[in-house]
Amino acid sequence: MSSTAKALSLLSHFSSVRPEIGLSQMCRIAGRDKATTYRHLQALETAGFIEQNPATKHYRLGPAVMQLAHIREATVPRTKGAKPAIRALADATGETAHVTVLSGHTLFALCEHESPHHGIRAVIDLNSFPLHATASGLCALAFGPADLMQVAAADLHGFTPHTPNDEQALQKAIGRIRRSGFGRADGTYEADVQGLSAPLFDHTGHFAGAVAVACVASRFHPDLARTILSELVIAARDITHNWGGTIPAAVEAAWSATLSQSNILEPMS
Amino acid sequence: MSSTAKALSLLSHFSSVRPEIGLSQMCRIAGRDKATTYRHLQALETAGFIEQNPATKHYRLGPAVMQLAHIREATVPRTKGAKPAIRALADATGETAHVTVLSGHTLFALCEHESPHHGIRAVIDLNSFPLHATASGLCALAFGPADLMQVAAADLHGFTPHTPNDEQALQKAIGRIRRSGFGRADGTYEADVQGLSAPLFDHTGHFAGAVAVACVASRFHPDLARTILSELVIAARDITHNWGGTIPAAVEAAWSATLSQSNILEPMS
DNA sequence: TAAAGGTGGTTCATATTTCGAACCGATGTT
DNA sequence: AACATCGGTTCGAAATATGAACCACCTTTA
Repeated sequence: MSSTAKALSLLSHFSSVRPEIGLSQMCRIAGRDKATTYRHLQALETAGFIEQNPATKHYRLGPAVMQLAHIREATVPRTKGAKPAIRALADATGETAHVTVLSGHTLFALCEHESPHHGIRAVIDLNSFPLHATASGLCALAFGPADLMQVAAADLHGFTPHTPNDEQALQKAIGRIRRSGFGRADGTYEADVQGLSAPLFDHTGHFAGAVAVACVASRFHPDLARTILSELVIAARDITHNWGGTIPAAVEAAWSATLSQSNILEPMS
Repeated sequence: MSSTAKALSLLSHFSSVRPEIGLSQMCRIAGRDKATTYRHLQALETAGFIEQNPATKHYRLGPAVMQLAHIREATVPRTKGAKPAIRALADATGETAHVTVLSGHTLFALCEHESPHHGIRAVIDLNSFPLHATASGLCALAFGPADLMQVAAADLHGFTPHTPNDEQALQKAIGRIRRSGFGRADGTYEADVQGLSAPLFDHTGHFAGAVAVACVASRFHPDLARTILSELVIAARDITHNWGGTIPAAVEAAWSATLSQSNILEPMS
């Protein structure tokens, strides 16, 4: 592991639920030596990626990331095209909606919208989505490049008792997703969360990401599932269109087949 | 210079006018060896900070910066509070407006808005603003922490024949800015651009950044200057308020004194 | 057609950089 | 006053970064 990679990995420990991290705390989180961590933080600070809260000496993300985000958005304008769709999706379903994008072999969170309908809701706080344990990740395996499977199989970390723990189970799940057109994660990442997802495609015609709804398990019933799936189709078409792509005919066919089922969850389990 | 710093500095070569950079091109720009540059780019890619355009193999900023930007904005919500104000500022003046934030000893661009009124307009494409040569930078020196002066004096790089090239000239300019309440850069960074700025303050009561207008020199006349300065005051009050701060009484007094002058540019030159 | 010059990517011995145990001084707690 | 924790620093050992030379491939030029 290069020292640059180690330094950059420190950034992934910041999140909206833990926006500021002190030196010692960061050492514990990252599991690394204090001197090393300190030097890495310094390098990140001089580059403007983090800054110190003058009052507490704790570190937080710096202004440089804002600039880079502007340039990224000007280069690959994806957030813009996805935001309205996931807002509508969250409103229509009453659950948290989010969009992920595939970059290389990693599925990153692009943007997220929490529905205000319920007090209890799923919170997306992931840096990269495990391919084998999330609805978006399974979607990527089902519709994305073939070599993702090797990457996923190399780390079948078990998050819950339901997480698929061998390649065979994973392949079976992926087969179901290819047939139904929708990804589903039935408590495989967090025990109390049901994930449903649909693939997104860009102008190259390839899989580019996924749109997903994370539903609190206690609210998950066939009626809500039907609503979520039909709204997912709308959102997926919308976002894919905004990204300059089109939904492959095979996926469209799978969607309408699934939605016409009387027991909508049957072809997905 | 740590290898992490070297790797991170590669990111600063991406901009909206040059969003994608190939390996060889990056070597030339950064002035570093190809193998080294390649490994740095790889480290950045695996961290999601850049990705390769599959068609051209050129590198561009990656999705990770979007996530970090979301978290940063959730942590220190400044862009949100500044955007409407600079839009209004750009509209009212017909020139390009931008906001900078101070982090440590560096002044970063936060956001920018180009007025569509004119075909020719200033384009802000800076990663960090030179303290001695820009209106925002001079504002930071005049109203920010005292130790900025040493940092600025250490590198009085001459961008144009007008750039202040010794500490004495710089001190004189800063004195004018403290008296007038406004920063001014008279072709000191780019020969054809006039910059006018006003300081911003946050909830700690300290200087936090600057709001500025970059005006194409050929359009710069006393009438426009007056418009820009009054609009700057409005924007600075607005943004400072949104950031939870207040304008110090001394600055407010300086502003009204300057705006009441018959020859408005006189106290600034 | 073949040589030249460009691209992105790789190798390996060299040596520069990073690493982490131990240490500081300050602050706060028991 | 003893103890714990904080952010930050030091120095020899050891791992890592480095860059000249090298591929394979592509386009342009002769």
